[in-house]
Amino acid sequence: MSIQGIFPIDKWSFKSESILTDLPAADFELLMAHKSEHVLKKGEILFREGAYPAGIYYIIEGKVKKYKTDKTGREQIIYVANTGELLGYHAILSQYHYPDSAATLEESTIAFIPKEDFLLTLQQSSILNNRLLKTLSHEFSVLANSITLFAQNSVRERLALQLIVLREKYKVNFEPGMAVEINMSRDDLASLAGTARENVVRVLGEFKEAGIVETKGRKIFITDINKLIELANTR
Amino acid sequence: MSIQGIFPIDKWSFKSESILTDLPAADFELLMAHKSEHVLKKGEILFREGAYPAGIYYIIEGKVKKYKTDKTGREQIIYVANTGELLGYHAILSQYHYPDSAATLEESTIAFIPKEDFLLTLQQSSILNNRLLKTLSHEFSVLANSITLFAQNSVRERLALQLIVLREKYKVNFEPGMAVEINMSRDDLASLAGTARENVVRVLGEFKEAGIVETKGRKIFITDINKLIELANTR
DNA sequence: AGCGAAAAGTGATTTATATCAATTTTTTTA
DNA sequence: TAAAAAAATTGATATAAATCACTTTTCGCT
Repeated sequence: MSIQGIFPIDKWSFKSESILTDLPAADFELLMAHKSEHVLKKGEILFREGAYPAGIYYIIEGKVKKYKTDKTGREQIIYVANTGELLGYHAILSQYHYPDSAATLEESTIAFIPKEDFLLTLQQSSILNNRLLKTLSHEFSVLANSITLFAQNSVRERLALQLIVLREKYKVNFEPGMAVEINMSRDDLASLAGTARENVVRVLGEFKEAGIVETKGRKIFITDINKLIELANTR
Repeated sequence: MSIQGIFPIDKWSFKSESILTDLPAADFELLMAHKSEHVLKKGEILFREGAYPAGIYYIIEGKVKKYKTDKTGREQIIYVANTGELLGYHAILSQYHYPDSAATLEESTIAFIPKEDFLLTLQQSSILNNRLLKTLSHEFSVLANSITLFAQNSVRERLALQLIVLREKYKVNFEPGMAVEINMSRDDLASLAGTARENVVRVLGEFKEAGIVETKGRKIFITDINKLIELANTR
């Protein structure tokens, strides 16, 4: 069951369960045979749009933004990936370059898995194969929802929705009724909502006024998730 | 090579080659074993968002819009599929309902393939399997591009881009220098560009003024593709 | 702890686009 | 082929959001 039992959070998030959860031990070991682990500081880049892939990445712990940069340098965040998610497989599977860039949003522990091991495991493991088909198909629906969101909803609605989604990702040791702390720069929030930083600040101001969020420096505390769901207003 | 040798049309289109092109005969026959063919009139619905899938669809001939409808009834077209493309597999692979609706944009001949045959062929055919992984990964990059388009580009740029993409889809017996005829309602064009019908008419007016398009009733003739590419201005 | 840089926030203004209310043209069908 | 219906177009107006210029606050660092 999703937030308050009513909001369909999986419409907006790739991850229902990790692709690798409960993968048969043999498959898992094959995949991880030559992995390397790295601790990346906040803001470090895993891969860049347009580059050719050498492997895939597994988020052992942390958060990573997937984004595109336009000709003027403006960033558009496509998705925020969390602990347990796999990154960079689209480029390998499409036999093309990375469609987007990826950078850490906080200090993160990342495993790098060489392309060869990924492709070999994919050949061996029909479970991994099927999970990928399922995940990619689900991703389609998430991105289709995002397109509709950007094409048809106001900045206020978009920001409200992204805060709802982020809240799930920033939950730790959550108790019902507890405020969730979202620690993300206004710039990233703007890029996620497809607007300018100033507008994020202003809308966030409205939300404070309405008793929906509190802020302390850059940190945002979601105090009234239900009002936020009302505002997001996306079916 | 893409338009004028420079515009990366595959950034905006799922189809490079059909998933089914040159599929080994045995696999193809297994897949098509119980297919049924149907001629659908313009505007007929293949499937509806939220419904559970009974099979997949193959466009033998024609054009189909994939779209989502919001709570107010407003349509957002996600993608225009053309002859040779497969539809409806996301729902089956994600083991969930259809993420979008599909309706014909013109009279079309559609083959319906039962779910069981699709899944069986998928099990048997590693080629089909790999093609689907590749196609889905490519779709990811196309949708990510769309998100950026809607989040960061003006109505003029979005419409210019969609016209470029549509031009490829509406090409028949094309000779260099020839104007391509796009036959689509202003409402659908608006839904594709994420704006209101009136704005499409106005921007189209500008394009006519600039000698980029001509119109005759609802039909649009693209006469200067290069200017359109300049206007679309998307890297 | 205090300095400097980076990030957040504010206010004023401009601009793009949505919306409303008609009219005209095109297409359909009786 | 005329009438009716649907679609396209036009103009006026309202509104949301982008942009600019600037101030204040926060945070990382030596």
